[in-house]
Amino acid sequence: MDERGNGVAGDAYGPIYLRVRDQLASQIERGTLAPHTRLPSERVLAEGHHTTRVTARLALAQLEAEGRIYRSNRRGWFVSPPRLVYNPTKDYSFSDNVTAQGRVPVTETLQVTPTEVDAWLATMTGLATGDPIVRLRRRRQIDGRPVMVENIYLNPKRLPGIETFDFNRSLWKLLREHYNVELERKQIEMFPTALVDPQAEALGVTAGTAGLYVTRCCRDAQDCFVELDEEFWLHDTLSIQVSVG
Amino acid sequence: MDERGNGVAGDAYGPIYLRVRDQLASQIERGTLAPHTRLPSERVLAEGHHTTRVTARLALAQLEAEGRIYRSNRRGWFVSPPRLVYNPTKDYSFSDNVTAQGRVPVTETLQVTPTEVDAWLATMTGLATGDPIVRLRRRRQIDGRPVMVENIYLNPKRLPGIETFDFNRSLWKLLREHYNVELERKQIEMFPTALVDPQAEALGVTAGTAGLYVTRCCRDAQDCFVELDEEFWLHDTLSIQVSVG
DNA sequence: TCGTCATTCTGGTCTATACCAGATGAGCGG
DNA sequence: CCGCTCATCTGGTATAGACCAGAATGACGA
Repeated sequence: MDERGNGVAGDAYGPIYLRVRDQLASQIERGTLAPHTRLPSERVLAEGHHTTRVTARLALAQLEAEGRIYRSNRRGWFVSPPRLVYNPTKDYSFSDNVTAQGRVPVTETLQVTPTEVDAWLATMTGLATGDPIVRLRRRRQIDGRPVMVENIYLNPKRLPGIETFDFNRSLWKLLREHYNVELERKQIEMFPTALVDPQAEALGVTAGTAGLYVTRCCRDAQDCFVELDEEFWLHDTLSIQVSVG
Repeated sequence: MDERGNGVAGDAYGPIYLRVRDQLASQIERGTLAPHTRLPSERVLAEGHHTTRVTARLALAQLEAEGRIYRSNRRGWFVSPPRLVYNPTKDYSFSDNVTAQGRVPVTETLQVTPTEVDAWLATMTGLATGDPIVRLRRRRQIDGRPVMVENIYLNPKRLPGIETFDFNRSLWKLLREHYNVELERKQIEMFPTALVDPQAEALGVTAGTAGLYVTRCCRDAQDCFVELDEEFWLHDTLSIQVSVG
């Protein structure tokens, strides 16, 4: 607050960065700062609170961890939009789901590669090491912001000719309509983690940004492996919702 | 690396803090640093890499975000143990689950309070605002580390006398054995977020630590509200696994 | 009109240092 | 042997700068 010259925390309230955080948080809650609005720059925030950039960044990191704000490479900090509701047990289209929630989806296919089953894929899929498999890498956006990259592994034995299709549309519709696949068994795993090198770069965020890892292994009614999906989400973009019974 | 006197990143490798991160990460992966081992102090790490504490802390924050290390109040940084596998759709006992994975569980009841349904509870449970409800707050530990706090709201109409029981044992066993409740419908929601005030304090971590919020609303076969559960997990402690079909 | 370029703004990384507050452990007195 | 005190260690918070690299903008020239 003043030039005390020491590192003591602020007055009765506690640490300065928590005050900065709460001030911004209440502005976001009140709607003074609407989703996708740019926050004042770190330097302006610091000056406004008579403190330094380091402290301002602490406050911003807190809000980022809470999922209230996000950063865009070197452009600034922005208010996060509401989380996308997502049910990984259902096989509906990403685009339909996003659209139904009043948002604008974009899907980009980054890569389609025929490859071979490695040790990890073998344990996940039950296929043998060295078996052929098709790897598909896609990026998904909501309202123009990249929010997820995924690696999809498709079983070419079960899905002959799969590598020739247009992957910018719904994969599940393709499976159902072209291959008459009804996915029966799904094994889903997910946990929070940081996004590192290839994923962070694909999403245009710095390494270490908080993310949610979701993987899903799908089989048909005959228990034949169809598809394995690895999704890397920005942690603030989704709310997982599942119902049972 | 040397006294360049400027803020430029390290040589071909990239930022210094990423190198520190990777060095520690590989030690963890190789097992040189076993779970629950204390890392060298920030000051030692900084000196060892000819850099400052601020930079060392950047590296540590990265590893923390990845879930590889955790911090204990002012005691130091420690290597994270493997994640607990957890299936929120099943109603098994926390203790049984933890024990089955070779870990040691502890449950502490922090608070049992008869209270009233507020607006949020009303929308979640379907009860009316002002209805009586029993609030139970517990903390759970794995291997001596607090990893989760939860707020449980119990319907006293469906579970008469519930507030008199010992809540340090399995709640679900209690429901099944004493009240003959079979939980049928569950609505589960979860998303990553930061742990803030009451939860962070209960877990002994600093505000803003990454967490996973899980909520679960359970009803019996007659669709009568039984129990609402709000869980706040440290983000590095669990791996959610669900299977369908 | 359109592409180029320099300026300016942003966050990203970094140095060097300081004091605070809680945790720890050694040592001392009972 | 136990309990208390105190020095020491830890991370937590903070100051006050610095340069780098990418994004955005507006002026300028083709």
